[in-house]
Formats: sequence, structure tokens, C-alpha cells
Amino acid sequence: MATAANRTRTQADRSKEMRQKLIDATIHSLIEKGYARTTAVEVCARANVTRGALFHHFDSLPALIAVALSDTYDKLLLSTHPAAGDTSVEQWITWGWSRVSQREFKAVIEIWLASRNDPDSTADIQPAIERYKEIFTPSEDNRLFKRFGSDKKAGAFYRLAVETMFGLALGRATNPAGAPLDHEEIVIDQLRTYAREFDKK
Amino acid sequence: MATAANRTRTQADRSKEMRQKLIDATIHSLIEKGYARTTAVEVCARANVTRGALFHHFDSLPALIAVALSDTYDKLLLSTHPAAGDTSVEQWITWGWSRVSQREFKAVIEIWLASRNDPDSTADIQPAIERYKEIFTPSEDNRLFKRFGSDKKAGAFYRLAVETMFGLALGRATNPAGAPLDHEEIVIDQLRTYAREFDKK
DNA sequence: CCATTTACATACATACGTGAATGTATGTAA
DNA sequence: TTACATACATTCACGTATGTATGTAAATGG
Repeated sequence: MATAANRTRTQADRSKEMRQKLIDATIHSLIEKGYARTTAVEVCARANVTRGALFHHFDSLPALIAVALSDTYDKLLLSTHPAAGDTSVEQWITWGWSRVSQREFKAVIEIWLASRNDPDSTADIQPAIERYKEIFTPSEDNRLFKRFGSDKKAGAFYRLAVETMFGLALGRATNPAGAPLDHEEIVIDQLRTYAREFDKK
Repeated sequence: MATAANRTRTQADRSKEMRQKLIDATIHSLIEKGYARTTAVEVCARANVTRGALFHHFDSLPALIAVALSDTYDKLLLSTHPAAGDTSVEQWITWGWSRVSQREFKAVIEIWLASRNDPDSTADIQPAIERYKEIFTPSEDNRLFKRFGSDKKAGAFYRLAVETMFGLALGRATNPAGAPLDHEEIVIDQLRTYAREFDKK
């Protein structure tokens, strides 16, 4: 029996739901299988639809991946905020790691690497990559991390902390089931210790 | 005209040279094209031989990659040493980064990721990965970095430094031509600053 | 309520990668 | 120099990915 909700499902609804289903399947495939094995067949199998659906809503698989990347960036980095503008550096470390340690971040790494390895097939994705690069750069323009823009020493620490978290994320990404590393807490704690030196002043 | 060197080229010589040629081509392909696009066709094209040669010397492409990985690990990490046992922590940072910043390290990252993404096709490679894991772990058994094994605080910093360098290496690996990042020196300098705190004692 | 668009499924043409089978040239020991 | 092993090249059979063309069901609007 078709429920009322089903019967009144508008075209716009169908499209939106299908697109989101394909986006989710794409991200999970990137996490579990990596970029190269994230094929149209694989994605559609996960979404329980045929390739016809994918090619109806997206021009190509790379086009879908580009949208999936933007979607993931937004969810990871823009949906939450490091408290207010008066965030301590230590708090920022905690917030940053709570973002970078998400499983979805592996999908981002996969796409970053693919864009280097295969510039042709990832041409559609490049813009989405560029658009979010500023987020990891300390500057006055950075909408999330203005506070590091002016202070040179703090800026250096910001760079270091980001790279450290990326290193840990890479460790997870290469670990069998994306499992956390044993020494993650040790490293993040060490970062917090260094962060507190800035907060003291 | 065939030179004396050419004419007396023994079968063992031919094999050794061919194997090395294939290994080098494999590493360069991993650096430029990534794991997925490092096909037998691609490698043989770089080595200017046919696939017959590859399959004669190696059981499969993964088997060749496994050998190439061991070869690279040895060249990167075991061919040089961080001075003697009395190395300062700061010197160790410099040495470590001089290793991890090598272009060949991207090939290692590619293989790490592939082993997670495709355990089946990388089954042959897994042992080579495991064999060198201890190098990045601080312990008394570590043949390179014994000095960090006992001291807990130094151990934490060692972990942090390694992850930071991995992060920078990932940045290079994803950068267009494997180009260095603008802020590498800033980050490494910051690591050196922290390292000096241990050397003071 | 019927014509038309939109959403999706199915079928097919094309391309590329692998591995095995087979053929040939070069080194080596008797 | 004959007899065989090793080193490589060529070819083919097969699987899988992509993109497109065509068919069908579900919404929409007059």
C-alpha cells in the first residue's frame, strides 16, 4: 500500500532524495573503496538504483563526486563552529580534531590524491577543492580562524596543528577499517599542551 | 657494434638490470599516476619493455610493487642514519624531514592507501608494509630511534613530529607536481623549536 | 483525464586492463 | 656446435568500466 507520504511525493522531492542517496553512497564508497574503485556501478549498487538514475541527475561520475565533496566539506567544516570568536587555542584544537577525525575526511583525502594523480578525470572536481582551501590557511579573510591571521607565532602553530591532524587522519585512512590509531590521544594532548602556551598570554 | 661489456652480459646481469628497471618505473608511476593508474601497461611503457618481461620476472604486478616498496623503504630509511646515538632531537627532526620529504615517499603513501582500499589485490604487498611499521614507532626495539623509547614526554613529541611530517608529505603528495608547500619551513621550524626544549635538558 | 514532461531502467557500443598461451632470440654448459 | 634454459615479445580470451540510446512508469498542468 502506498502511504500518503509516498503518493504525494512530488518530482522535486524524488529528485532531491535520489540525489542525496547517490551523494551518500558516493561518500561511503570513497571511504571504503577509495577513489579508483568508486565506480558508477559501485555507487549505484550501494544506492540500490541503476546507472540510469545516476546519469539522469549528474553528467558523469566525476560530476557527482564534485557535488559530494562540496556537500561533505559543508557538513564537516561549516555545519559546526569553534564556539564564538573568543575561542581559546586549546578549544580550537579540540574542535579541529573533532572535525578531521570524522570518517568522511577520508573521502576528502581520496579526492585530493585523485586530483593530483588524474587531473583529467577530476577536472570537474578541481573547483570544489579550490573553494575550500582557504579554510586551512590562517589569514584575516578566513571565515573560521581569523584569530590566527595577525599573530605570526600563532600562525605557525596553526599550520603545525593542521598538518599534525592531517597526518593522524592519513593514519586512520590507511588503517584497516579506518580504525583510530593507538597514539592519537597522545598526539592531540601534546598539541593541547602547546596550545595552552598561547592561551596563557 | 657490440661492446665487450655488452657481449659478456650474463643472464644474471640481464635479470638484475631488468628487475631494477621495472622497479624504478613502478616507483615513478606510483609518484606520478598513483596506485590505481600504475598498471602493468603503464610500468612497462616507462621501462620500455613489454609486459612479457614483467610477467617473466614477477608473478604479478602487485608482486612487483611489493618488491618496489621494500626497495624504496630501504633507500629512504635505512641507507642513511640520523648521525650516531648521540643525535640531538633537533637533528633528528632535520634528518626525518629530509627522508619524508623525498618524492619517493608519495609512492609509500599510495601503497598504504591502496592496502586499505583494496586488501585483495594488495595481499602480496601487506607483508612489506608490516615489516617497516616499527620504524615509525618509538620503542627500545626500534633500530633507528631507541632514544625515544624510554622517555614518555619525548615519545609523545616523537609521535607528534612524525604525524606532522606525514601531514606535510600528504600535502606534497596532493599538490600538483608534488611541489613543496609554502609553509613547510614554518612548520618544520616550529618542530625544531619544540625539539630544542628536549635538547636543553 | 489526457498530453507532456520528468524520472528512472534496460540494452548496447566502445575502450582498456589482466593473465595465459605461444613464439623467438640470447646465453650457457656439455 | 649441439642441446637446453632463460629472457623476452606477441597474441588472444576474458572481465569490467564508461557513455549513450531507447523504453517505460510516474508526476504535472491545462
